[in-house]
Amino acid sequence: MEWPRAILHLDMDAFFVNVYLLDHPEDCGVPLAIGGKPGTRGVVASASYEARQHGVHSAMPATQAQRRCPELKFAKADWSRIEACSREVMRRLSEFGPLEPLSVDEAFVDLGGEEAPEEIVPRLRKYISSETKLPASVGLATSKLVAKVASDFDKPEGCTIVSPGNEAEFLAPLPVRRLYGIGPKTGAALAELGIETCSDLVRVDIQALQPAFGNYAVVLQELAQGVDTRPVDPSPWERKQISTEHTFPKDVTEREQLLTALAELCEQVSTELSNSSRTGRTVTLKLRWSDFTTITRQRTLPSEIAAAKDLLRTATTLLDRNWDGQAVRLLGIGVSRFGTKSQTQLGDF
DNA sequence: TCTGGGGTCCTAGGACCC
DNA sequence: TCTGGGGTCCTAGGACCC
Repeated sequence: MEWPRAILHLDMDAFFVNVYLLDHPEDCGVPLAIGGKPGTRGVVASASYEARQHGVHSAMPATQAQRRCPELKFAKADWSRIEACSREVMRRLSEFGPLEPLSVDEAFVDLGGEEAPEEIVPRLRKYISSETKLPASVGLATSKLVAKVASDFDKPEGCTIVSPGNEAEFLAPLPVRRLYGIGPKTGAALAELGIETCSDLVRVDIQALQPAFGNYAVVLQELAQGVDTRPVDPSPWERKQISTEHTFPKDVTEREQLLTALAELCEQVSTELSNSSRTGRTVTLKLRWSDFTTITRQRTLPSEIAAAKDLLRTATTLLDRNWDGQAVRLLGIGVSRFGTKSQTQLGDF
C-alpha cells in the first residue's frame, strides 16, 4: 500500500485510572473515578470503564457521578506518577519516528519513513502497552485529523487503520462532534441546521453554512472530509503562560480570605516561574462569580517579574479595581509575556 | 444537578505612533 | 480645519482541547 503520509496517533486508555491501578491493583474491576471528590465542587478527570457503564464520564461533577453510581470509588490524581508514566510512554513512542506530544496521554508520530506502516502499528501498540503496563489505542491515517479520530474509534486497546483514499468514507457516518475542533457550541449550531454527521456536513450547500459560520464554513467542510495538511511538528513545546486557579468549597465574600488565597496562588506561580527560570511581564487575574460568569483582568508591566511579592502587588491592584464585594467562586492568577533569554528554556529538559 | 484546572488560539477594539 | 492608512502593543472574551 502507498502511503503519501503516514501519521500515527496514540491515545492512552483511561490514563489516570490505569496509572492509579498500577499502584492499587486491588481496585481493578471496581468503578473508579480519578479527580475531585463529591461535596468539594470537583469533577471527574478520568473514569474507569466499569464507571462508564453507569454513565460516569470525565468532566462530570463528582456529586452527580456519585448519584449515578453510588458504589463509585473516588481517588485523587497522583501528578508526579502520571507525569513519570507519560514521559515513559513518550520515550518509547519516539523510538518509532518524529514525535509530537499533544497532551500528557496523547501524541502523534510521523511514520512516513516506514516501508509498511500498517504492519508496524499493531506491534507498536502492543509494545507501548507491554513496556508501560498501560493500555493504549492507536490510529493510523494520512493526516493528524483522521488519525486522531481513528485512535478513538475502537477504544479501549483499539487499532484502527484508515488507508489512503478512504478518509472521507471513514468519517462519513460519525457525528461531527468527534472531529477535533468541533466543540459544544459549533456542534449545537450545526445541529440547528440539521447537521449531525460528517456526511451531513459534507453534503450541505455551503451557502446554508455561511450565515452562521462565515469563512469558517469552508474549514468545517474540509474537516468533515478529513482534509488536513498539518505536519507532525517535533519541535519542543514552549509554554506561553503559567497560571494557577482555585475554586473555593464555598463562595467567598471576605476580602481578607481572598487576599490570603491570592497570596498562596502567587507563591505557587512564582515557584513554577523560578523552577523554569522564567520571568514575565503580564499578570492576569481571573474571577468567577457565583453565577459562573468569569472575567479576566490583566496588566502588563514595564519590566519582567517573578517574585511572589511582585505578583501579589499587581494582583491585589487588579482585585481592588474589579471586585465590589460580590461572592467569588473562583480566583486565579497567571503570568505571560515571558522574557526571551535563550537560557530560559533549558529548564524544561 | 452543578459545572476543576491547565493550557492554546482566535477575534475585535482601542491606544498610540509614524 | 479636517482627516489617510499601516503597524504594534495591549486588553477582554470566547471556543476548544485534555
